[in-house]
Amino acid sequence: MNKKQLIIEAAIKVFARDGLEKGKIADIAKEAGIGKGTVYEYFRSKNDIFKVIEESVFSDFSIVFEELNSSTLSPTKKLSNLLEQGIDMFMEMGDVLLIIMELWAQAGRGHVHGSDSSLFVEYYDNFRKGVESILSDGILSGEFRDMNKEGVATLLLAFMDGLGWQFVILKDSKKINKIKSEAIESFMRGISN
Amino acid sequence: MNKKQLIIEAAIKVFARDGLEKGKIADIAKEAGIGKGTVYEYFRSKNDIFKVIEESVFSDFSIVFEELNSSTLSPTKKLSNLLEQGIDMFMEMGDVLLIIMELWAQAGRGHVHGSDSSLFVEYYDNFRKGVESILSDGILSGEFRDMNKEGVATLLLAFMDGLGWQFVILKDSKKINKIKSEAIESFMRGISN
DNA sequence: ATAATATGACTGACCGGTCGGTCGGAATAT
DNA sequence: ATATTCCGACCGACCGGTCAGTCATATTAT
Repeated sequence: MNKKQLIIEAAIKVFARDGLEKGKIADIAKEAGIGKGTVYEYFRSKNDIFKVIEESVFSDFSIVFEELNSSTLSPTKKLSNLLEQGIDMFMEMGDVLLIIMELWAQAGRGHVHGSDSSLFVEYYDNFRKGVESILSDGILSGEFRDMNKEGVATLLLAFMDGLGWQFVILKDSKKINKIKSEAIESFMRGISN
Repeated sequence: MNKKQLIIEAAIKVFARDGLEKGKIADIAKEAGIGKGTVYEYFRSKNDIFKVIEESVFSDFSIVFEELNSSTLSPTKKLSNLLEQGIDMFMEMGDVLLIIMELWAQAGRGHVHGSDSSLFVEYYDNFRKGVESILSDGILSGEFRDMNKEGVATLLLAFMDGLGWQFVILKDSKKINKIKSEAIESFMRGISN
């Protein structure tokens, strides 16, 4: 079995439970059933582990997004599916959201694991551009009203993130599912023609 | 001059810059121009400082919210003002958002500064209820479509938070202002009748 | 004079990262 | 076949730096 992956999974568990700073390498090792030194055979440092977790989360998102974006669905369908699947992904992530939240705060602080540019900024720009192009298509086809595309794209991202954060506190999946459908309904109404 | 307040302001500056864990008491003291020991004359512990910051943020929000909610404006006006003012507050908070984000993650983790119930849960429930009652009024008056009130109320909170988090990364107030008006427009359309 | 307040040197717990050493198994020699 | 050498994954004791919180002393206020 791939030990690097094993360590990452243990790390996610530990960081989600204890936080990025309080989560100890020793505990990650214990969780993975290996010695502490072994962790350092696979990762240079604690920050390195953060980075790998961050990348894996975003790559999951990107895959779903690219797949959807390159489909032949109508703009309306594309966007509502994006919301639906995005929210589902957040819900499935569970405690990983807590890690993302902390990483995000780090990104906002501008000194992310040593380097100064953040994956967050990069990926979000990318998502935003993708959403904007769907909006353009929808405006052309007459499905969507005319609008400030960048604003609405940001709004869509904000919606998804915000719901994710609400879930962090609510932790009630029945309630959340009702909220989800209402959210999608409201958003689509807000931009439809 | 109130030294407690002085310390809180210094603490906010330091925590926003360095994060809750990495932010040092010694730096807070230096920032406030006092000795480290003096901090402990006014606060029992680092966690105690967190708690006070959290309370002060929420109480600011509550004041704005209560004032607006008890006004005689129409439901439509109430909600759009709430969005407008809420977003403005987020923007003014600047780096304080980073602190809130970390506190939120702590809250989600469920062991917030020792105690197990979180101010976040409490306050959000409160806001949600307030928004739900505005929505009820608006549905009765025919301004809003019929809807799952709890869902839309959650959505509104998610929306505001989500925009706040986007700002954390965007940091471009001109762009943000355009986004803000488009966001409010879209949201209000989404629930209007 | 003495109470109240301020201070920063000090302490001890904590933890990320290191490094010398172990050990099972693979490769090679006999 | 089996003895010998080699390899590198694995380990955890240890080190060095850090920092929250304490406390004996100093300063200021009454």
